[in-house]
Amino acid sequence: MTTTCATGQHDKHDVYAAQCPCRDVLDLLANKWSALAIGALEDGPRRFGALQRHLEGVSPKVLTATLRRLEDGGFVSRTVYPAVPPHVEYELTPLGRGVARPLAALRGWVEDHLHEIGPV
Amino acid sequence: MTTTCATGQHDKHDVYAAQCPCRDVLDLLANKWSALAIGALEDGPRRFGALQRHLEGVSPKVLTATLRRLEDGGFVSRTVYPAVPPHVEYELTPLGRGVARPLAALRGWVEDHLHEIGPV
DNA sequence: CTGTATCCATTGGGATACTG
DNA sequence: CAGTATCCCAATGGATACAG
Repeated sequence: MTTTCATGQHDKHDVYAAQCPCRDVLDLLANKWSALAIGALEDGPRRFGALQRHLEGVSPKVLTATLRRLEDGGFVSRTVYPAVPPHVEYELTPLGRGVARPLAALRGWVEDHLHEIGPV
Repeated sequence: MTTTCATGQHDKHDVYAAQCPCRDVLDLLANKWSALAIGALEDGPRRFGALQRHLEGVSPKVLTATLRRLEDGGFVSRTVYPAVPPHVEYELTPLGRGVARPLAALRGWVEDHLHEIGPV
């Protein structure tokens, strides 16, 4: 069965194809907050509050939305520890650890070359 | 002069710092259209129309805005060849070729692992 | 051919306030 | 603590149409 990029499965995928689902994935990952959130989880599980502090300036609403989308994509897992006060931990899945590398490379490149970059 | 991340210059930069200018740079690059546009220029200069066709589905307005921001950041150069009809070529600068690598890695990762990723 | 010019819909995202 | 609930705005982005 020669599946197309649009229908997904095992063919070649192409981010340049308008209807390829990988477009949506790229859109999810190639995003400031996602890139930062995934990076913040590289060293192990973190709680919501810790993430919010680490991603300076992110509002709870936006952080929640970001984490939910990453969870839906299978990049992040969310674990609730029944306790009071509530205790929730976010952690990278194996998939998340996989994509963390190219994202770390991108973040690193930006930090390393900022001095060569004009005012954006 | 011990410059801070906010004022830029030669200190350590941190994408996790709210006021660090590299946040804006990350925002510019960690973006679907930017990532695609830079990738489309990896193999050499391209004209506006060629880019528009290659980045399936992008409107001229959005493509122009994307290219302008990349030009401002110093990632892309824009060359006008005086002729009729107009002839304009976009090309990666050395800086653009530098960032093209982490971006290509990200695009490649998405294409390679799409089958493991849940519906986004 | 290479863009602007418009118009418009969506929404990402910021600020707070508040609740289980 | 970990969000949700609102409110609201600026901006992204899509679709055409049109101009130099």
